[in-house]
Amino acid sequence: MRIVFPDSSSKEFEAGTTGLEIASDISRGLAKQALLVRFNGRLLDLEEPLEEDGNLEILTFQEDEGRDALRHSCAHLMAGAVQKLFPGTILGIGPSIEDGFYYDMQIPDFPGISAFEAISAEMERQVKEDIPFIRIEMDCDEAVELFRSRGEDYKLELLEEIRDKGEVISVYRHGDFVDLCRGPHVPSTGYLRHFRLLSTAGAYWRGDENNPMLTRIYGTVFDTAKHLQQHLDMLEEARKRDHRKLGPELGLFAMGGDGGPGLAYWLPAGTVVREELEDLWKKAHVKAGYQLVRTPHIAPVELWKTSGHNDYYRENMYFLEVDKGEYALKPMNCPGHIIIYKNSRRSYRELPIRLAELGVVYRYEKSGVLHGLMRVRGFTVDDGHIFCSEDQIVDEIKGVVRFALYFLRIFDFGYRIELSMMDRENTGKYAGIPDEWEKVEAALGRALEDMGEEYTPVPGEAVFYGPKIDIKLRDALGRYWQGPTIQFDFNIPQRFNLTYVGDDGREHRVYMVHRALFGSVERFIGNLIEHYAGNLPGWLAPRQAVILPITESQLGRAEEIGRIVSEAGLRNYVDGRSETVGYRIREAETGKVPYMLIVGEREAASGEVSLRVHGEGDRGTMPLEEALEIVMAGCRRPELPE
RNA sequence: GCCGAUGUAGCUCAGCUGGUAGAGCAACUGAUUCGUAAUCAGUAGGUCCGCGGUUCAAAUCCGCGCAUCGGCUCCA
Repeated sequence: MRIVFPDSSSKEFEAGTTGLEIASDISRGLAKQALLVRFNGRLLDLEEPLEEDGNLEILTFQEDEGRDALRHSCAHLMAGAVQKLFPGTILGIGPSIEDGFYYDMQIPDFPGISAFEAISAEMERQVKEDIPFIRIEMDCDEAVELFRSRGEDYKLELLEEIRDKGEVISVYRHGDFVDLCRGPHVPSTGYLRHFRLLSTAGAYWRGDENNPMLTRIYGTVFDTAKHLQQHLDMLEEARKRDHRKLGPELGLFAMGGDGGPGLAYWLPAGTVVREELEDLWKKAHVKAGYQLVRTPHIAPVELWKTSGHNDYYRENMYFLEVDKGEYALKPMNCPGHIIIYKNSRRSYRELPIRLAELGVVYRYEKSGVLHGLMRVRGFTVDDGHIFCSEDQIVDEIKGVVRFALYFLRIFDFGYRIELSMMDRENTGKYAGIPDEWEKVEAALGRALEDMGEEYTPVPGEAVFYGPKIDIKLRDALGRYWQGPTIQFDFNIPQRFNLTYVGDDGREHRVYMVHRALFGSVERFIGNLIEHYAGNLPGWLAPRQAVILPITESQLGRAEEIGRIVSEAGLRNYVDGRSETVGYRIREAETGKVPYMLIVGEREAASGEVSLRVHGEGDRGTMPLEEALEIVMAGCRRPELPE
């Protein structure tokens, strides 16, 4: 048979040769790295005999498929170890995931993470034994028989669903362990040397709250000890950057305790950060043609009935009684902005109308989902609503995308754009008419294409009221976060009968776009803290410079410098405590103050300072003006857009 | 809300099988006047998350709450 390789070279092999043998034929190194193959588009085990001509790709840990196979195999290894140590364990599912794998199991008397040591030891033993993973194909009835005899009720449930598809059933066995599995797998447990069990959690069978909860064990596995270590280091780095630790440590905000769960209290230093950020936001919005507005925190429940929130968002809302009438705390800003839109009769000449507000909203979130600043019960949406006519849509969308990217660039975030569209199979659940959707989805796509931005269309991901563009931001550790979102709304303009008078003198339905660039100011600051590991850019730093007299004799000069620095518009303080210079420098470093101006006897006499930059170290002695230039440049506020 | 873990001084943590709470850092006071990431000494600081129970005796054992963390679910 003739085998064609990805570089389109080809070679003749005897029929029945396996992928592994072919890899060995190419090079020893490749044979060692090979985990599985793609043959004529199908993923196969390395030891599967190839019987016909075809295109062959040998996959290693470098490829997604290789990582998946390794991780999925390790999930089997782990589940096998658990079943051995905890007889009576029933298997759920155990897929590979980004960065690792998990397995959901019903484990009798599972003691929690204290069992990790024993499970790992058993896994290691099986790695040493180098037990082969064996693929066995059978028909559905045989498989049912097999799993029934093993008491694997969940597998039986899965089999009933596969049955209809009429596919060949495959199971994989290693030692005593058997699992229903499409494969492919790596050849043997010996490939799984570099694993680590990470955490355990509860997970509902098939993700359904009404089903029993299984024990999920997370782990990861890599091809080399080095890669495993790098990953563990990355997790450690993420842990160190955790905004829930850094935020309170740097005096930015306080949460929990008497303040109530899911509510952030901004300390003076954190408030400086917010004010700077919000100040830039406001100025940039005014420049981008938005009008700033303000709306109250509570509104009569009738408003929420009109908007529909009272029906479909009720379980997330807080209600209160006012003069025997019912009010609700606002979970969103849009109805408020609509009241402003409707305050006067709108003409096509006014459009587009762009309203923006840093609006504080309150949403009831289940206690288990709260997470630092990322998921809270009260937060500030940097909300904006654009009211426009149909022919303005593309330009408006472009404007918002450009505006969103302006903010991401300021903070050196990477990004990825997703376009969420309706599910064409199920148009009934959406507001508006399918034709309008098509039109707007096309307009959103066109706007992105015109701008030269790549995006991933995600059919079926749209919310019921309209298609949307989501920009995920990528931080310094390569993690993705919810970023700017631009959502079309076919529903609300209709509910509130939002119109404008066209040049034909008739009323037209206005198009409406919701957009948020930070999403939530709180969450965005949480992202910034983790992205910068707490070392915020100079313009956001709560304390931009500290002036350190070496001894008490320079205290007067230090205070004089402090005044000069303040006049230059920089936030600074003098640390003249009777501690050693080393101590005070250390404190400024750990407090992440970007600049230190040190003045000793020599500098005081010559009008100089010694400049030290956070994270960089001593920059030497220089005239005060020169140092001030450097500090001012490092603390300069970003340019406004355009 | 659900599963699991955790909760001791402002922070990080010790406290063995029940016998009545400790360290380092921080804070405060004093001394020290110092040249680029921790000067020395002293003082003070605790409802051992809360409530209830078992016990002669509970930080420790049991129950119920609460909060936090890891997930699940949810996410207009």
